[in-house]
Amino acid sequence: MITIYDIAKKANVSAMTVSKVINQTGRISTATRERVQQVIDELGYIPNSNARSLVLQRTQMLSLLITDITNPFYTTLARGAEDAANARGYRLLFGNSDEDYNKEKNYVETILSTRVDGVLFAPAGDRSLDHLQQLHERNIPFVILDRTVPGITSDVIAGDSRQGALLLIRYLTELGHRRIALVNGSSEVSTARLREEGYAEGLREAGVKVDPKLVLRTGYRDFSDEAGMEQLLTQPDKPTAIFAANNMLAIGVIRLLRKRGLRVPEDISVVCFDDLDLASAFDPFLTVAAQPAYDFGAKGMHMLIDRIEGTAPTDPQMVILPSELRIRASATTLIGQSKPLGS
Amino acid sequence: MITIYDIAKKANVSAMTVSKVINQTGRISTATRERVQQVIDELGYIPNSNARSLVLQRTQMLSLLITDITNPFYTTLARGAEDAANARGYRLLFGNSDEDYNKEKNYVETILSTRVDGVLFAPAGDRSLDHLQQLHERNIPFVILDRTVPGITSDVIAGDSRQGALLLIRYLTELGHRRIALVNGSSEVSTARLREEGYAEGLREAGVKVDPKLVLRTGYRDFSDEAGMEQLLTQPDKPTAIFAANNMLAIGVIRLLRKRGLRVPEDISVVCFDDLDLASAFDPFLTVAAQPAYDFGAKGMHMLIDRIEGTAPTDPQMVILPSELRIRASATTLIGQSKPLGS
DNA sequence: TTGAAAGCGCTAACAG
DNA sequence: CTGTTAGCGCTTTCAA
Repeated sequence: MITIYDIAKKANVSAMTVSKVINQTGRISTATRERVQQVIDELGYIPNSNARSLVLQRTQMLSLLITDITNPFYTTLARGAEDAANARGYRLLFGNSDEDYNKEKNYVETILSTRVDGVLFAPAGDRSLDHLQQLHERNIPFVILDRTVPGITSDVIAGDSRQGALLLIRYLTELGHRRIALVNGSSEVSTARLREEGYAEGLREAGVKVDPKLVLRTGYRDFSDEAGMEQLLTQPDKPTAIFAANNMLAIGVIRLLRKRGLRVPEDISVVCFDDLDLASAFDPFLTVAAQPAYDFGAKGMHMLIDRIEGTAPTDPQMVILPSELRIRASATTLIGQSKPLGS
Repeated sequence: MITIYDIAKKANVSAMTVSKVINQTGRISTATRERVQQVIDELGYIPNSNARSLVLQRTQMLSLLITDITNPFYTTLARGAEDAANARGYRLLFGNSDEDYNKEKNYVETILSTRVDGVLFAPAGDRSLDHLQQLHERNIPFVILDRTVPGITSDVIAGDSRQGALLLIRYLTELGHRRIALVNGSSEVSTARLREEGYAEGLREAGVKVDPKLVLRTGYRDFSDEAGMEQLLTQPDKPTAIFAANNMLAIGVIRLLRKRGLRVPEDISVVCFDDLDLASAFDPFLTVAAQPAYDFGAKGMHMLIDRIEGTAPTDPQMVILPSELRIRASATTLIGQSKPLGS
């Protein structure tokens, strides 16, 4: 391994001088600077960031923790975060918790033990509280992303889940739907609660009572609850539309509908939260409430770096980004549904 | 910051003893072990991995570098890699080069300066050679993923691009297509070259000569070359089918076709390499040569860890995974194409 | 403008 | 079974 001493020796200076050249601190004569720089280039020397961070207590490295690396919402967000980090001179490393508190815990340990400068943190759910408190206790700056966690006060950037859900339900009720099922994430996740609130409010506006039998609560990932869907679809007064609380749920829902021989939207309408970037790109099928995923990442990252660099306001900031209704083909009027389910 | 000395003092032992408890090395009486462990738990002590890696020259941390975090092939691969890493007791951090040599260079620097134990490396292209050589010089074990790089010998796990392309072209020629366009990635990328070989071979088998005017070479990401598509589609003897060399290109192609008012497959057939996991899940539309993305990650990670732990064969290993033709709706017979483009 | 000494938090080697 | 010493690669302080 090439160390700063190798460079120093070869350039006939002390290690300290080399350090000054690398970090552009202190005064150095142009002559020595150039000589040292040349040796550095020649040997391809790269400082050991472990040694450096040990003394500096800084790494110039940031972490982004997301909850589902296969979800396009998070990957687009990751791009935004990375672009912003690079623009401000930080390196970014990603972690993926897969909506799993245990994996999340491991990442928090990694973060804590590597002393990154800050974390953009999409919590798995309310039980992420412990993890966030740990970060707080160790003075690792963080910005919470996408989901809030009761009990913790910090910078937050999130979407307006309530409003997005409301837009979708309003749209469905305007199409004439009254029996609208909700396939939701876990109640332990703030966005799931808020989307359910928006759902309830949308129904209320239309004078429809929430029917608990039309609400299925599961996880935001890997939906394949056939029994649950069976129950939803085989009750006396069947739903004519389904609101899936995120894109991954929508995929599961549609898959299970297909499996039962039901067509979307001819037999039943489906809408969801979050867009499916790639799928929607060439096949604008799903009607969705889309969130500005890239901005989540970019703005969240700027908030984080502002916080780290001390340029943020003292008080915790909360930024809420709106969703946008994108009307496509997966939901239609009751009349458009050739064969109402209830018949 | 809580250090090993804080623990030592509180438990009335030396730092060395704490270290032994943490790392389960050396002999320690059960009594002291328990006492120390209790203090560790109580204070929530987490060792500083920078300090540790400085002396150990190991981090128990691995890197995965992918070239497009929004491409489902890579995100599914990432899951496989992560699962395998965790199963073997390593932590994994992700990097994303966005098919950009410059970003890739930054990640290599990060890798080099943080001294991770190894890297699963999907190169941006042939010019990644420098970066890989740097890793090699510094003795950072790596496995090359998905794409080979001329000039470097190492463990490799890749798909059979040639065979996959051949399957697709055979399928198209069996449907009766003769004028098949290729929208390919950059010639600087091994998979693009191999897919073009498979394309050429498929045409040869069918007695069709490759027409350079039907080949468009671009990048694997963000395809939106309207002028190129225009040229492809407006020549005298128009193509009746397009082979997109990866999923992202297929999306761009279909988008541009739509923009020109062309329907797929009614007006023109489209097939591509790599599946679109989410999109295909509920809308099995694109006919593709799918690669076992999860296995790429999982097997590649095992190769890497075997190499790190010295349990791999001395000689570099090369694993080639086959692709699988998934016939869906985006390509059809010429007769099925209601209005041949040439008419 | 340059360098010597000390120490960041940890562990290997050895001594007790 | 436990502790002392030294040093991993780097930078801060302060003296030259």
